[in-house]
Amino acid sequence: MALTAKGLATRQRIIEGAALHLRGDDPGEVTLDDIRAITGTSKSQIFHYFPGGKEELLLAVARYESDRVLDDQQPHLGALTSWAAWRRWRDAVVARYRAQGRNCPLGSLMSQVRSTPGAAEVVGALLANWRAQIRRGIEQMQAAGEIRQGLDADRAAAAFVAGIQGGVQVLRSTGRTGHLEATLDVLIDHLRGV
Amino acid sequence: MALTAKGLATRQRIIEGAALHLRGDDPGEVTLDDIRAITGTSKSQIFHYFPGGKEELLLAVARYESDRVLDDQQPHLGALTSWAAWRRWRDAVVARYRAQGRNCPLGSLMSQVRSTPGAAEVVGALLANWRAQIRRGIEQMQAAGEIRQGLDADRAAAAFVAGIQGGVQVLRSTGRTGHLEATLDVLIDHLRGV
DNA sequence: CTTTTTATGGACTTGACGGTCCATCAGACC
DNA sequence: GGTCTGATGGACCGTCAAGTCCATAAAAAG
Repeated sequence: MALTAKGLATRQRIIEGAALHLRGDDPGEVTLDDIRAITGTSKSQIFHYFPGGKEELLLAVARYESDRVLDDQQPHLGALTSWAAWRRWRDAVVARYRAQGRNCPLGSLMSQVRSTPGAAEVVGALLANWRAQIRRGIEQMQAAGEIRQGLDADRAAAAFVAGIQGGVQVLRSTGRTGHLEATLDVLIDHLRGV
Repeated sequence: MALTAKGLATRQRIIEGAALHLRGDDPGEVTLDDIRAITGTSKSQIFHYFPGGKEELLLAVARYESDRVLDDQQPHLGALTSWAAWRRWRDAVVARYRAQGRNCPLGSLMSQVRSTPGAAEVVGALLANWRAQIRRGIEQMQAAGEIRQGLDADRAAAAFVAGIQGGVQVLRSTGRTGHLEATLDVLIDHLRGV
């Protein structure tokens, strides 16, 4: 399948339109007709650009959203080199998810695509990358003498990732950011040895 | 609607059968026909006992599963009065979710029932209860002088709940318990002031 | 300019699933 | 034992959404 420039643009429009819809209030189950309506395309276009049908399309959207997750935490996440930077990152994460509210585009996506091979790969890559960046931040602080050497950076990074995931999940269920904030604060306190 | 003993038994059989199915490999979307087949009942029985249809039934199953969550952590969760007890609890949580593997009955349920009023109430009650029990454990350790007074017990309890949630979610996605264990260990270390 | 490939529109098919309806059976109550 | 209410079976219906198909327009290739 050779795509022309026009075709590529349409394909991208479909992905971004679907992503937009996923962010709206209560996307619930996404249907191809929803996407068709939003993006002003026809059924045949969807299947033209995503021969694998709905699953392939949703996976493409998941990859797109997955990139957004870490992008939205930059530049803070990439430069956790002082306590002030950690604080800014913490605030950025809370703000991002507070803005997202009860809707987690990636979460909705994953629940509709769960148990396909591609889904595990997308989320696995995201989690690994996330963890690696946090770990790097911890190691930098250790190198600077701000965090004691004995602390297991990789394990602590895993705890951050899990804590944020859980905090967001609680947020999705209850609408409150308290758990997310508590986790981040407790874990940062732990790093500081408080 | 007056239920006879027989009727009550059937109603319960439906709930437990549905719960059983949710634990199987890849339940995906649950359909009423699945439940009908598993429980050896007919459509009319389902609607007889759950006039609200699928939503009411799934909510009943969610309540049932919700009770299991904390039950499975007892008696450890209810008596976090020594570091050994914390360790046993930690192991029980990991074992429980490792056994559950990639399937989280309650998680599947919530994704099919999300955004109904009852769903928020079920999960909210579970989280609050969980948090309260952990908080109580921390306070008891503080009273015993094992944890410093300055630590915010409620906030730390919230971090535990979020961390476990997130760890389980990572487990569901990747099949690995590493994040869950890391979170629990880091948070317990934090309590110990290590 | 014509031919071949790609892009698009939209009707149609197929299957699944929630929910309804009515008929029949069984046990409680008088 | 007759009647009434609850328990059960299963056919049936309506809807909705994924996916197919063919026709046509537009653009690239020669």
